[in-house]
Amino acid sequence: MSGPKQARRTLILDAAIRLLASRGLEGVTHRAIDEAAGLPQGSSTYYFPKKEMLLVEASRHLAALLEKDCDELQVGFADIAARQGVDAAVDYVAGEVVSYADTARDLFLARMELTLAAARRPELKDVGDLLSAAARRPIEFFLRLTSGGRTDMPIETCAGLIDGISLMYATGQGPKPTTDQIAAVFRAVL
Amino acid sequence: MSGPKQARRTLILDAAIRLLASRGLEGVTHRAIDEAAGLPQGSSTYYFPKKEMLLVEASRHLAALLEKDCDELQVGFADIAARQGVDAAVDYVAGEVVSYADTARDLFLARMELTLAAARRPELKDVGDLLSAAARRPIEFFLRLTSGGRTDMPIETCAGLIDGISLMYATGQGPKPTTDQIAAVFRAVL
DNA sequence: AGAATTTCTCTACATATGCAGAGTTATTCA
DNA sequence: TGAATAACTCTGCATATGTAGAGAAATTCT
Repeated sequence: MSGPKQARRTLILDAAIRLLASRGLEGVTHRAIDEAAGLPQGSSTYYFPKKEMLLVEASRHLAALLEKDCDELQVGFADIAARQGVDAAVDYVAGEVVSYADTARDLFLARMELTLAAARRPELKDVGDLLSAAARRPIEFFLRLTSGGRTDMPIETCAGLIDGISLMYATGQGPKPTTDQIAAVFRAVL
Repeated sequence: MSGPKQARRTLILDAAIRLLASRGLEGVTHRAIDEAAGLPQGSSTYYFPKKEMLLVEASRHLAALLEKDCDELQVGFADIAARQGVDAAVDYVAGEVVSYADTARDLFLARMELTLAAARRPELKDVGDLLSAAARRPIEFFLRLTSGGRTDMPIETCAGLIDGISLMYATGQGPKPTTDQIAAVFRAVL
């Protein structure tokens, strides 16, 4: 499932995600993607003849990228929890959440765009759920290890808290949250 | 500042906000607004010859609507705080936050659309700030009365928390939060 | 090598959009 | 009442977009 063909496909989907972040859903057009990907006009149309496909596949691609990042976070978390205890690991995750809004701003904004779009377009519902699940997974892992599932705050609500803070910062509507503040929120919901 | 002219203008801006919620920024076109407002084609173009104007004015209109709702919330909060104490008032606000996602779903989703758009379009930056400020105002009031400003959680972060939970629910990515859960978040950040 | 097939690239076209401006109706004012 | 002005409404046009399909280039196969 790789090779030059797959590489090209990936170039296109990466460009789509970048465009989602930089110009929003309305900025995602076949032509704009071709240009952003540095490919001849018609390339994205060839790989994804219908725009709906393009958005669905871009969502899946984004979910895969998120899962990769999330897996790394989980590993780091488990590692620190084992060595330095859960408290230190909570601080670690809080720090990661803070820096994630900077290092993966495009991924985050693209996900927000797609989440909003999925709320009103039935054909995107499934991939919207997929994206949410991907973003939720490390939090689930995190909560299980820290509270043993004893919290009565649903996992989705915890994910919402984090997304909300990230959105506030990513859209420039508030200051960068500190590690302490995020950690305080975590400890509050546990 | 009212009369039939103003009424028509308001019809148009209301329709724009409805479209923002139901079809996103890409669904907001002069023609779609005319139809949604039940006015002849060309009406929205007449009142807002440039699309940028349309979005700016729709944002201002939305901010005004939000401020109206927020004022009512503040009054209710202050009232309950005076009669039944701060704790009861916190519960009241939590309940209002929960129900707001249902009763004012369009206003909320429209604000999310505009906030995301404002993050990438400089000409919308100012109205984006306006919207954030409108959403923040009751929280500021709320925090001042409950914690006396003693919390070190910035007001913007608190607003982010609430928006995140609302977004999760409004986009169907999670269950409706309960009053208790919201109240727990409030008490946690105080 | 040469044919066959796949992989792409380019052009074309129907539709939708922002916007301008002409034409029309309603309102104001003398 | 009748002209002047304001408030619309409608048509048209340049541009952008999704998508189809022709054609070119690369690859595979014999």
